[in-house]
Amino acid sequence: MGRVNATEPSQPVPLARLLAIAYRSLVDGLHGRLRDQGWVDVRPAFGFVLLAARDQPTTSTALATLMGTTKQAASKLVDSMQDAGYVERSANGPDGRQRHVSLTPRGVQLLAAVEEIYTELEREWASLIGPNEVERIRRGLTGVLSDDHGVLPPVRPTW
Amino acid sequence: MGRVNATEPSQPVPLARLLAIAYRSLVDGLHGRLRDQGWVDVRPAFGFVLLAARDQPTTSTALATLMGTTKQAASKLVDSMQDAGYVERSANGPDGRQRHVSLTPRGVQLLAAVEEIYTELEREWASLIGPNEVERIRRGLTGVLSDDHGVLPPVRPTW
DNA sequence: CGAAATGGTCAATGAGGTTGACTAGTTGGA
DNA sequence: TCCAACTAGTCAACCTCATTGACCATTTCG
Repeated sequence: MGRVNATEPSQPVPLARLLAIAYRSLVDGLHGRLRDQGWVDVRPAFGFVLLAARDQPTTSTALATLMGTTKQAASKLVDSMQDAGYVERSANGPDGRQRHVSLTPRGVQLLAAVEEIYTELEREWASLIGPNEVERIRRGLTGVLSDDHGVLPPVRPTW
Repeated sequence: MGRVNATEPSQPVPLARLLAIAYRSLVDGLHGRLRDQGWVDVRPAFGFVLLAARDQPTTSTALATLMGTTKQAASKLVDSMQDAGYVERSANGPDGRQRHVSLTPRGVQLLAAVEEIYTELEREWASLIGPNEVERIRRGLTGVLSDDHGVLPPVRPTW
């Protein structure tokens, strides 16, 4: 995937490499700062659940679909987050088979912390390359990733 | 991490989300096309080893450092690639403790296929949002990720 | 009404990582 | 020159987090 040293202009750095480093940089930054704030048991996968349950309860099956894993894996993830106090399984939904997964107050706090830290990290990027460049990257990636209706696909974990 | 639906302009889509989707899109595209070409036992981690051993032999310890894993994990990865026929462990290097890891002809072929597919995928992106936008993304990300000497950090796997 | 499908969980299993220990070789200070 | 400390690499055991196939309860739909 191309040269390590970006000053060697013979071949551009492949996007896959840049995207991997960039994503990893943001996620490492996120988790470093979460730890600094005292959030010590947060797995990367928790972010997906927090977002999915942000506005209304979600379910194991919905999480499995969102994350591209098995229902069992999603259920175990919810178990871990319930044990850590970020979500709770509540009464059944309209479908008697469903078990709703909702954020606890602590889960809402974690979600807020995650979103705030990402905003900080983006500001730092903007201070390095300029806010116009950051917005350009955002628009460019959104343009290439959205479907014909302008909807982004669900993000599947990459760990 | 922001709204799924990009048409809701109240809040920009977070870069972490876009980067995750973008990276995943490229890696899935890569592995899909590798499978189409008959490469059926390629793990994402193989790409790191292929690149590391591209121009000269590498070692388990170098791979561990590059990938941010333990020496044992790197050694196991090399074992897997050796079993699959992509690398071979050769005679000791200048340090008698070192075991060199070199690409086999099949490994060289795989590396060539990987680089060609990434080039194709980038061309497709360029046809969606324009080559200038692709280069802008490349420059922007390189700018934000390089250190003061213009050198990118090693990419640590994100799976 | 009931077969088929679905939501969710159970237990077992597997992939791929880490840990601590170990051997063989290298380094560098006394 | 010697040898303690360090390093390269591997071993075996273990852990995390996923998948698989089975199962139960509920819903769907012909």
